[in-house]
Amino acid sequence: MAPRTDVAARSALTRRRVLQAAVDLADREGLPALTMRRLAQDLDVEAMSLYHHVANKEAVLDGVVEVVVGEIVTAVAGVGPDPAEDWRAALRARILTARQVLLRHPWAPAVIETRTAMNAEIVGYFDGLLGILRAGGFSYDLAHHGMHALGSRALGFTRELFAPTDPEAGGAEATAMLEQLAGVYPHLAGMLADTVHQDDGVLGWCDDQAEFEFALDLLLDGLDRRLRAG
Amino acid sequence: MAPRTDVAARSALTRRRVLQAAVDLADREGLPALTMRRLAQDLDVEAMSLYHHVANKEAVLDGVVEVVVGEIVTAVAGVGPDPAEDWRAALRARILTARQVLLRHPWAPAVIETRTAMNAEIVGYFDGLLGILRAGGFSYDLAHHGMHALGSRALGFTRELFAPTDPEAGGAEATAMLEQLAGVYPHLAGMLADTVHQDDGVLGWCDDQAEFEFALDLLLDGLDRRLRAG
DNA sequence: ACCTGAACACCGTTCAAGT
DNA sequence: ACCTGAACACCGTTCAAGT
Repeated sequence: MAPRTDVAARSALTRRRVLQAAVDLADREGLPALTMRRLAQDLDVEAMSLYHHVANKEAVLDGVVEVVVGEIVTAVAGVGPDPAEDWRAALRARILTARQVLLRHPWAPAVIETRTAMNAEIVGYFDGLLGILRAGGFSYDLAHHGMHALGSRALGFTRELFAPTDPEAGGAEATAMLEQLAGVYPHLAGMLADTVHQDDGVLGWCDDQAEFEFALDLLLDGLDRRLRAG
Repeated sequence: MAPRTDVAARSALTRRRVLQAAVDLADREGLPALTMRRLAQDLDVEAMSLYHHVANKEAVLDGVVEVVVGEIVTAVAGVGPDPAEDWRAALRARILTARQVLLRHPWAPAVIETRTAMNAEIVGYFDGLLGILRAGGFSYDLAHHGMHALGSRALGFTRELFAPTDPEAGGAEATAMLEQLAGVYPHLAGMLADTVHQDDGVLGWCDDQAEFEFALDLLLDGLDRRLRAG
């Protein structure tokens, strides 16, 4: 009898609960931990039970993207000024808000980039961005180019080619290493010598938020010029 | 005796041969086919033999990136004008050349983005780009921002959030679908109605090369303006 | 030094069986 | 209708054994 109560206590499995558990698991332990068996374990259920609510693992990955982008869509609702007044500020505010959501799900960009099928939430998000540009006076053609130019940055992320700077890591070692390699990488070594703030002993020169905003503003400036050029 | 000759005929396994076989395999059959067992099979060897030349699968992935970026570094050598004369054209030529190389290895961007360790070839490539900006008069600080802004585009790729347009696919169906969804995605539907060249019946509006160049030029324009602004 | 075969600890997924 | 256990066809990798 006791076990029966437990079973009743853990409310019925649904697609929604499976996907939310998947997002929580990835948040907590990273993407490699997101396996069907591990996910089932978190839900106090056998792995095979999941298949009654999702078709397969691909569907789980589609689903977690849906959940995360859904969070973004909720977060950006009502953010920023009226796009008819200032499309640039409206677009900028939305994108920076999206970025804040994705910072809570650092594994999500990697998953989003593996999705090939159209995702309703993503399409909806982009439809909203397109609406901002249209309200700002963009032709469909220029707006289309603009969306491509923003690319994944429109959702608030950039996949950096070098590992993010760890503020805890001793920058002194990295500095020493790169200075050793000044013969091989002269320009990088020079940049490092020029811009590292050695006073606090860390590589204080890669502020991800600042770099994201710099690149975003570069693109928004460019689009603004193209818009004015007619 | 005959088998002995065969063994001698297939030249000794080396790290280089393993990595080249891995690149060829991914080119031919895609990334999922690149498993240690399958790779060994292509080399007429047992899977475990590979571990005498590479530490593990991560090392294979590091290695294939090394090979592909090595191809890029070779391809861009001497391409474009003297950067001291025209940094913009020099940078543009290199990046478009890099893109041509990556088009031959469509699986490579996905692997590159999973690498966390610094890769000597990638660092070398970026050192070269940095040299172009320096020759063009950029401060280290602005050049650094510029590299971040270009991001993976500097290596010639952009990860598109929607599947690439298949020119063979019937655009009519997709059009019909999106027009059905005009109520849900009004701006996308409007864009589609406006820009699709329905005369040839395909979605002729996503020219990847043209979109890549549009975005690249937007960024180069922006950097040029920042440079002139001092 | 280099290669091998068997084995281990995982995967995603199928299927027939339970309730 | 929903959940389960055993099983299958894969993975990457360890290890002791071959040559």
